[in-house]
Amino acid sequence: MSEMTAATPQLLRRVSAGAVLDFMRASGAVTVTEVIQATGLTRATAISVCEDLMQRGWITELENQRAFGGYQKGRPARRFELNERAGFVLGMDVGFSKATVVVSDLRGKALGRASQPFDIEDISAEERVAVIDRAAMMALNGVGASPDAVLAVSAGIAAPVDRKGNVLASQHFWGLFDVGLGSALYKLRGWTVLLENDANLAALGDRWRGAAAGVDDVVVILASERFGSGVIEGGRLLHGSGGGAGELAYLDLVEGVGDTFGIATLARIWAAESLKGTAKTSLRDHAATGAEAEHVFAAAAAGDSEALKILDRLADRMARVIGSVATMINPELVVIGGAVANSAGVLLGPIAARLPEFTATPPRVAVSPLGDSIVTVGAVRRALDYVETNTLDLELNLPA
Amino acid sequence: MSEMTAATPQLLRRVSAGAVLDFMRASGAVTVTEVIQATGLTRATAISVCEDLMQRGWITELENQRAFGGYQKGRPARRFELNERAGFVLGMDVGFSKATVVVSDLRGKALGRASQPFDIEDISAEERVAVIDRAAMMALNGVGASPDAVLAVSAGIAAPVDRKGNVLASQHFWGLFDVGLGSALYKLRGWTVLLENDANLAALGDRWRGAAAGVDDVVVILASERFGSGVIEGGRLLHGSGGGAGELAYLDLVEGVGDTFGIATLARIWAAESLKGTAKTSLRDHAATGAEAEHVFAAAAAGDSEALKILDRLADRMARVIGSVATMINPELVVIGGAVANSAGVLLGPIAARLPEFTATPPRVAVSPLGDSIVTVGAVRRALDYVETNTLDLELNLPA
DNA sequence: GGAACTAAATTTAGATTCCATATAAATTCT
DNA sequence: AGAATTTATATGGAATCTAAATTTAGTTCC
Repeated sequence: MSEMTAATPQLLRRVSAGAVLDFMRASGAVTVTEVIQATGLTRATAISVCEDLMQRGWITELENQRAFGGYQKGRPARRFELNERAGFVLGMDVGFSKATVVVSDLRGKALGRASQPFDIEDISAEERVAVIDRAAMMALNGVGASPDAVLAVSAGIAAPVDRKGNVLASQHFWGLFDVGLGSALYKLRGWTVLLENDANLAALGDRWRGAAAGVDDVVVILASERFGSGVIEGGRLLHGSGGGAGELAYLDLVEGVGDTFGIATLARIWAAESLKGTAKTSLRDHAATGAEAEHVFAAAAAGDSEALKILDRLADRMARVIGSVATMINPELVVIGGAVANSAGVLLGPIAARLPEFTATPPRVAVSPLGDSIVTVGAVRRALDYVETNTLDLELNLPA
Repeated sequence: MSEMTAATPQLLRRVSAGAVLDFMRASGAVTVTEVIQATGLTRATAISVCEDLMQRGWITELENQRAFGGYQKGRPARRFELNERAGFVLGMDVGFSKATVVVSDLRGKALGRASQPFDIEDISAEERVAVIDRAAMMALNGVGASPDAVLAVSAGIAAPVDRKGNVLASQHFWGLFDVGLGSALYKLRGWTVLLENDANLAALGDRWRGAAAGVDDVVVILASERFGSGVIEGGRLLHGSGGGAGELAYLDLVEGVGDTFGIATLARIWAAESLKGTAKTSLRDHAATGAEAEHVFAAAAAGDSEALKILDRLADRMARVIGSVATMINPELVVIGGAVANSAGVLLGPIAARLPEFTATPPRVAVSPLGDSIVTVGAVRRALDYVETNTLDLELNLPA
């Protein structure tokens, strides 16, 4: 508290309004009496705050008040609820080959999405931003939302991003986003853009609507092509001094691991190895194009012994990875996320069985149900977090 | 903000008083005008808050007001300062073989200390608590402080302790502290006892008064006998779900490491190994009793080639340890702490030189100047943190 | 030693925000 | 229609803050 704002009487109103908003976010449509019970404010204050928030556009009053909750005696209560259409947020997943944008309302309901590929291999920063903007505008148009109504944008990229949103540009490609995306979209559309590492957003996403819902200490490992992880400790995302927290490159030195290849990559490699041998295996059906992870999992499910061997190796590898992370971080839960998570469920049992070999504090292990939308879900969450913590400082552009 | 306290007018006074206290903690003796400038309050409010805090005993008014700051025109300003003797805090380091207690004033100045050994090997919990209590009373008596004036106690132990202060009793010995120490000292003396892992306290201690002063992302490795670490990320101590964060047992699986032995232990082992050979080395002077780490460092300083080889191995090992931690956590700084830190300075250069082999984000590396008092310093800091965050809820037992 | 000056403390008035209580309104039940 | 019930509004009072005028304490200068 080095820089102190004076404790003006208005501070009280802020605290009260914040409490009412929090309650409404958690509870849907509520009566004034419910607000009173939840916040400890008196009726006069509660109504005054509600009227205030309504005037500013953040909440709306329901009309058919009696109809709502079934039968009720006495004077009908006024009902208020969060105006989920007070504005929108955008969640972006910016990958190497494409950008995906999700439009969400203020309750976190995904209203629409759009993807745009990056055609050329090494296009300029401006063109890249233009592609992302195009995807965003497509998504907004798809739901009939105006760009003016966008209250916050969060974008996930596969590079370290520090707490302040600075990209650590070790590679040329991502360096472009450092100054580019945020300022460009601000200039062009007036949007507040929050950059974040994709694995970190995955962690936020899975903790919001995935396997880690409500868990305060969780590590989410994006495990498809290369391992990367997002770490939430005590409900807070870790960044480290340069945004590198959750990096798993030390696995190069871990016995029985030796690289940071993900499940899909390893399955592909090991399937190819297996096909070099003479063992009889249904994986040969895919010999021409190369067997993918999904084929390996399918073959294993059908009892193919070569595929089962690969799954065994994958479980061992994952147990070592999770074990080392769990030792250092001691999460309650480790979530395997990314596109491969759907099929990775069969690995959970074998992984859990081996974990005690590699850590004294074995966490629960789960796969994320969010699939490859895990990053956009997290990006939406991040943008909503921004809006929720800054609600009383934001001005809404309401349609007159 | 799920459980909401009503925004009463008293909240304002709390905020104002907290701001004034924060300012005084940071600034020594201050005039009302300075308070006004720092907090943005008006003179009337500032004076009212000061009078309030003085009445409660937290601050005192200086007498010789003009004398203080040299020549000054106009009506002399009233000067207030933190009452550093409003109470005391205790910082404890409870090890296997002894307990050390430090008494500190509210400015963090260490006034006295006392140690007591645990004589017998497996004494009961009651006896152990009694020994700790005896050390505490000795330390208090030594500075003429009453037990009633102790506002908070923090104790570091070599076991995982979660965020809430619960000990994870994997071993019988530490299990005793789980229910024992806190409740016993509360019953006996009325003290609020905060249990914490010793490496975590070391991290707090070094960030307060050591090499990491002011650094927000730092890992402190206690490196003497066995590696253990405390992790501070974004200025906050990490615990993990069961207090196990910072545990380094995964090193068992790391190439070139393979165990969690600390610098002192390894120096001892490797010196013994060296003596089994026929190489000429000054370490033979200590062959009878066994060469200790200090002997190895001394011999190396004198140019002994066997000792230098050991230092080389130590540097390699430390670089691997620090590299893996730095990759996962990405701190700005890694501090080597504990009794061995004094001699470990010569390792810093070699470690830093090797670090880029083992991590893409090499941190600065330093040794802590706090030596083996690093845990008690951290314990004092932890207790002060408690007092500072709870100041306005604490009642002082002032000598009438 | 007293007048003028200066900086700080004190007093007074007014604004904001809250709570508590009493009164009024809207609805259902009898 | 009137009683019962629930909610809304109005009124009074308390706490806290700001702002501005006034008083106080000490310094400087003549």
